[in-house]
Amino acid sequence: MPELPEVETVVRDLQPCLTGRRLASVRQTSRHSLRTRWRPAWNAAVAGQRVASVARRGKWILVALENGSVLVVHLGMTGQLTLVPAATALADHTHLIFTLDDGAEQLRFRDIRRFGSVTLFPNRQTLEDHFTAARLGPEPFDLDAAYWRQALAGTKRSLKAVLLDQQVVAGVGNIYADEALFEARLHPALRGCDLDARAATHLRRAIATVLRRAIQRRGSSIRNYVGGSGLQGAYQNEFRVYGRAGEPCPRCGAVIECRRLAGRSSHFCPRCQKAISSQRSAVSKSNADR
DNA sequence: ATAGGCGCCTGCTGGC
DNA sequence: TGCCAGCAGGCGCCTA
Repeated sequence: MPELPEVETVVRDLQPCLTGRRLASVRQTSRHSLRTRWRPAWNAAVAGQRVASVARRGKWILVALENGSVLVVHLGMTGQLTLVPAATALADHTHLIFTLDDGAEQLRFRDIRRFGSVTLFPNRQTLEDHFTAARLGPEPFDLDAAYWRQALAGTKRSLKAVLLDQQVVAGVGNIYADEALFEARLHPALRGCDLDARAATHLRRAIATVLRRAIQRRGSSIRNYVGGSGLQGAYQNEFRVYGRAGEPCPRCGAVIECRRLAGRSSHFCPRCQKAISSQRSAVSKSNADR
């Protein structure tokens, strides 16, 4: 479920509350074989450690411990990482419970669909190696202009596919890809190589704009998402195109469409997210298969 | 290089 | 009311 703004919200919620606290113990509360790569042996490695920092890289939450190891959490589609009073009733699908120093609070990992994961990296280097091996792309807020132009110019994939590719830019998912393309007035079926430098810049800025707005609203809560404090987000109320198929475009009034693209549902305005000359082929083609 | 499909899971919605 | 297909914000793997 969660994309960059949701993960960022979790991190901002947890960072002030968790930093400096000691993880007294870890308990596995689900008998499911977790896709979560948590291993029982890690309990001993984590227990008694203080939290040095809480940060984010792409859609990954990084909880660094004072001994140098890093707890890495991915929320998948339905993951939740929340800090709650220990007396809080245990929600179903809770998989891991970290009890904090005084025992009064717990950090809980809950994941209904179990697409998420929790992994312990023994040190910074192994974590960096992991991201390098996965070729995780740069953060969207400091995209180098030349890098971005080249990333687009060098591919024939659709813009939608490029935005979803974590190796190109880390943190954008289906919702914010659609919202960013609307913001930039670019059709999701355009190919990367169809964009001139100006359009590429528009898109780069649109991504940052949309993500910043969403972070200000604590992300989007569509089904299960909540922040680190358990609060929901509010950006779902401000979607321009995502989930609005059949409704009028907020910019031009045309009917918003939803089509399958890059294997995902893609929402866009067929009028104001148009092709620029050289993209005509891509768009007329996608219009033709209606 | 790229598209498309599947699988991993559970839960909700809409159509009949 | 009940059943069932289809769908959901992620990602890795496979094939063509």
